This record gives sequence, C-alpha cells and structure tokens, in this order.
Amino acid sequence: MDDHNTADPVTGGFSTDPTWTLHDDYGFFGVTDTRDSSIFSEFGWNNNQPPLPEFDRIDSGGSSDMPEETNSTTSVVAVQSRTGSIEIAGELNPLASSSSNSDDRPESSAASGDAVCSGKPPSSETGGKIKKKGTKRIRQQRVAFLTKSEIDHLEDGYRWRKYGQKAVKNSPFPRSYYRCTNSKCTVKKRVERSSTDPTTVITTYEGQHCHHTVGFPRGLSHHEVAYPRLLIPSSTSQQFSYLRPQSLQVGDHGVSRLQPQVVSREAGDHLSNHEQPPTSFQRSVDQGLLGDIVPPIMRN
DNA sequence: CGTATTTGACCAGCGC
DNA sequence: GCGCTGGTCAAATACG
Repeated sequence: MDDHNTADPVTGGFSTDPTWTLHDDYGFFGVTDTRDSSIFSEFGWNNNQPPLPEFDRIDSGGSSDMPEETNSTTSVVAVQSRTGSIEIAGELNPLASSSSNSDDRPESSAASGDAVCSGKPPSSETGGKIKKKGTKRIRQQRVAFLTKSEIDHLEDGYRWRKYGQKAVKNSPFPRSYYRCTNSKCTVKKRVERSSTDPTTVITTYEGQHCHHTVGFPRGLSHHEVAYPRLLIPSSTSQQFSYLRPQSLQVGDHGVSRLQPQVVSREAGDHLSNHEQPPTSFQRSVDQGLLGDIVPPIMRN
C-alpha cells in the first residue's frame, strides 16, 4: 500500500499537482468523450460528477489539439481520492462495487503490485475448481479505461489469454475476461462494451505486471510496467498522432494489432539508448496513450 | 501438434 | 435459504 515506490500505479504518475496525494490501491482513469454524458450516467454519475463525496476532485482535461473532423473530443477523466478508500471509482460496475470493502482488500503487499508476481498461478487465488470455501476472492488494484473504439480487444503491448466470457446484465454486449500469458503474472483484464454507448470499450486492468511488455521493447518505468499504454487502433483514434493508420491490422480474432515501427522486440530485449533520436512519433509512443492525451497540467 | 479460444458448468458473494 | 450475478475453470474445439 505504502510501497508504491516512486510512481503511483493508479495514475501512472500523471498527477503532478502537489495537492494531490494518491495512496489508495484503487483508481480510475477514464478516457472518454466528454460530450457524451451517458458514459458518466452509466456509472451513476450526474453532470460529470461522481456521487461520492469522498472524492476530492475530478479532473476532466480536454485536449484541444484534436482535429475537429474526428468528431470526438477525447479527454481524461481522473477520479482521485485522499481518503485511501476509493471503492466505486475502481469498480466500473457500481452494482458490483459493494464487495470492495476493506475486508476484501488484501492486507499484505499482494495488492500493492510489487508482489503480484509471486509465482503463484492465477488459479491459486481461488483454488481453481477446488476452491477453498470461505476464502475471499482477493481483488487487486484496478484501473479502467473508457475507449472509443470499434475493436473490443485493444492491443496494449502485453499478451493476453482469454479465459472466459459472460453475458452482462442489462447489456447486450458480453464481457470478456483475459489473463496475462506470463505464467508468473497474475494481471487480469476485463473487456466489455458500454451498454449505453456501443462505441465505447471499457477495459479494466486488475493487478500489475511484473514484466515488460512483449511488443514494446524499451525499458519501462514502474508505472508503465504496471499499466501499459493503451493503443487505440480504431478509425476514431487517428486523432492520436502516434498512430499510424497504414500499419493497422486486424487479427484473426478481432484483436487489433498495431504495429508501430518501434515495435519489434521481445520483452526484456532493451533498446540501447544511443540509437537514433526519437521522432515525434516515437516520443509519443514512449509516453503512451495517456501520456499523449493527458493534459500537461495533469502531468509533468 | 502446440497454442489459443469457446462455452457450459461451477463457485462465491450479495440481496431479498 | 434461495436466486441472481460476476468470476473462473476446464474440456472441447478451432486455428496456425
């Protein structure tokens, strides 16, 4: 909890406002179209405000340099709390947030992210089919992204294995469950479409990676390892300068595969720093999606 | 043939 | 206690 090292895993270090202090293990980062208030209302928010008084503030920073023809003003909505107990913010589905009480939190550092890769297989959490009765399901920190995209499974630099799919109540779209293919990594993610806005993909990450991305070779900072950049390969995402539409491919299973030029090496194969200076495109990739769209005021 | 996905079944938590 | 729902498992299936 208090051992998040230098970069806050919730914000990925985006919050640089000295008045902000993040020390909880839940967080929410939503990337959405601020003109679409249905995103907020879906989570029980009214007038772009969360219903929870414990939230110190919501920042909705718009990016003004987006081309108008994209017809989408992408903004970052960050919910942060100093209370140390964000509940709903880390839970996209308000109906399911009640279980995220203090009893449900792991007391050990397992939730801090640094001990996520303990070598235990993911099934050990619940014991697989032979689940121990009375053992509570441990939830790790979660970060959610709302992404305008036509493609459900957005490439984020890690490899994921789908292990389940469920129909979601009050939603025509199923929810897919993915697990990191790294055997020592317990990070999971859920992917679903917003029932109110089918063009919005809700991606929820749970846990933190303890390894580098597969597709992104450079040495990543702590928070980048924890929460990889989210690449949006949809047509509406051309607003992001680092995306190269001509390199866009769609995988056999509907999984988007974005292949910027800098992507070619396996995890752990670090590029040397003395290679050619980064182009603006490369710089943007290094910063990741959030780094690209988070207003400068929210980051250094 | 190895790996990834699909899908029905099972389990846990929660509300009534 | 019961039903509902979310989350997970694992056998079957598909794919390269």
